[in-house]
Amino acid sequence: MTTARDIAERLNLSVSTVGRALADDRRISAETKLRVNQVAEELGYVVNRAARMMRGARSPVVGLVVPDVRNSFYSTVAHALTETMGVRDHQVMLCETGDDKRSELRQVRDLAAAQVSGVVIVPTARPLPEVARLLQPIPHVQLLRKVSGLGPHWFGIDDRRVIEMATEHLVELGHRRIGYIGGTVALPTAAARLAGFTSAVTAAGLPDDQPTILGPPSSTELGASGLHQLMSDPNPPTAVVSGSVQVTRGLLEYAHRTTLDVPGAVSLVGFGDEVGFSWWGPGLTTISLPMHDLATACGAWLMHRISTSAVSGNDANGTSSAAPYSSVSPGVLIERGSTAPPALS
Amino acid sequence: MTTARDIAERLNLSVSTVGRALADDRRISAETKLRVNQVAEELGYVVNRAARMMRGARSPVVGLVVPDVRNSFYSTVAHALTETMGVRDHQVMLCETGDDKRSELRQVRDLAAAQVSGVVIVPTARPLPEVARLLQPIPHVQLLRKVSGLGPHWFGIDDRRVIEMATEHLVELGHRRIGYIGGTVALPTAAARLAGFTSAVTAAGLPDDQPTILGPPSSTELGASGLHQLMSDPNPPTAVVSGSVQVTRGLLEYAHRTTLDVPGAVSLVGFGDEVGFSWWGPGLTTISLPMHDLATACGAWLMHRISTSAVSGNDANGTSSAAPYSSVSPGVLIERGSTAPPALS
DNA sequence: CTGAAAGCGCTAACAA
DNA sequence: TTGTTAGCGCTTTCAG
Repeated sequence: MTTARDIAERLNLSVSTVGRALADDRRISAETKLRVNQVAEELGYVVNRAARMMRGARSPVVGLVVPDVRNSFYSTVAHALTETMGVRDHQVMLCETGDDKRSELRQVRDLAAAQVSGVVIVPTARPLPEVARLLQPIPHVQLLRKVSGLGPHWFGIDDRRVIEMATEHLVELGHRRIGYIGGTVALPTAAARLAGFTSAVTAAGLPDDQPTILGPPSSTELGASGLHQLMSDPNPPTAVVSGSVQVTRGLLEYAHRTTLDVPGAVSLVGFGDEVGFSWWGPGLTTISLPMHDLATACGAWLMHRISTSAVSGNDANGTSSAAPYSSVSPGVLIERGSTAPPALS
Repeated sequence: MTTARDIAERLNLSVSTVGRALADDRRISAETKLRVNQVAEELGYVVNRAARMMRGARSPVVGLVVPDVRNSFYSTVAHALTETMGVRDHQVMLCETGDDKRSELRQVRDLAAAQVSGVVIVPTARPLPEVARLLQPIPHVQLLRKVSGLGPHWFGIDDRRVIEMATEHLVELGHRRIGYIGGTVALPTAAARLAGFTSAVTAAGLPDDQPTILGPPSSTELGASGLHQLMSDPNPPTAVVSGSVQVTRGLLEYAHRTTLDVPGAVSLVGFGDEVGFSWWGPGLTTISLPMHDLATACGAWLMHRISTSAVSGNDANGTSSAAPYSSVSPGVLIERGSTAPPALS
């Protein structure tokens, strides 16, 4: 690797002159700048970021911590974030937790060691305390999921309202027995979604023994087995609401495989609007979420926070902070063919 | 940020002792190690990677350069790579080019500045020469696409064979007029796929005026407009082969929107096996590709190369290299309902 | 078993 | 306009 020193020696200059020329410092003559840049080009000089950081420069990288980037929610987020960071000359370090808290700790520790200047994290249900300690001095924001202990900043969707909308839609169609399949309440988002379901059921004056099936949120297995279980019930629901993308996928696979009559035998409302949901069977009625915009806003906010916190420093009690900020994005119900009034019994 | 010096002062030790204790050097007494680790824990010490790199340590990060991580091929790759790197305590820097060569240069430059120890790249059709110069001293592999100038190492699929298989399948069903929609030949992969199509057509003794439509490879638009164009032809094909995932998506959307009779009016063979392809209409006959395995193998090879190149250094002519390595993975044809013998005319 | 000192590449304060 | 010097945090000789 060629260094500034190499350039300096080639031109009989001092390293600092070279450094300044490269930084386009006004004190350096135009001619010197030209020669320096020429030689730099010629030798293929690239600044050493590590050295620059040793001098106190902020790292131009932010960490993105997600459960699994294959999940299209998170790949959309990854895209939007790299995009947002790119225009600000920043890079994104991609970290996957697999929803495992030990792995999450490893990732965050590595990000801390890399001195990243910010972190966007979709946390596990209950992050280890050390994660909070590591993150504390780094500007960070939670995305989608929000757990206590990881700082007050959060960008997410209105989980509760979104499932409420889905359920209300079914109620309006005349359904009185509605199933819900979603994640266990360990995750705050899953809890909010279930609450939305319950709330809509109660508001509609329906019996409160509506069948709900909760399980590991990010497995398509739950969707398939859940739907199977619901439909095998002596008193099966006439409609089912899905509480996660993966569950929705499982639902669709199962219904397709068993050639379940949708919406004849049962109406289905999905979660998220993935490619293919529109062409599934009669078209899937589903909740569409503005993931790209959400992540973009989140990235922009983080960048803003990074630049301001660099100037103003930390507050009185020593913890770097800012006014707690949360942003809640709404979802939209897309009506397609998978929902209809219940069959007459 | 607490440094090793902070720990040293707290314990009235020298920085070097602390450093050694942290590195579990055998010359340090067990008791000192214990005390050091205790204080380190207490102060939340995290090593400064920049400082370590200044001392010559290799960076534990590899760059991944892809056109767009929302494309499920690439998100699968991103996942497999972070996974592979994770077990070796490495991290992945995610870079998107949007298939733009200027952006590609920016990304690679940033990776070089970060002193990443390796790069996996899905290059643009014709990378700028400087990209090659920057990459030259860094162990790197091309993935999927292979262009000349970026080093001889490549992990990809047998693009030619894969489309050949798709076409042969249609020939066997009795089709004699087959359309192909794929990327322009600027991309070597796209050229190979088209060659596979032509080769199968020729081998089957079909007329060589089979309709082919080429365009920007990563737009669903091409799939939709291409299929429309083919079906509007006075002499339309009885089957269509798709040459990319995005084209396939476009095909499916168009066929669904226009309620095209598949396979009655036309048989369809897709590219890639995305979620949802199985439940599209009668089920999509398609080429399934082992992206996860491919990326895993690619990552493992790169790691191996990184560790060996660190030891053996560069070869005689100063360019770091290794025996040119390429790995070609095969695809598998998944037969579902979207292909059938042509209707009798 | 532990300490002192040098140096990685860069930038910024201080000199000239 | 350019040069000299110091120092960021760590590892690694070389001395005790």
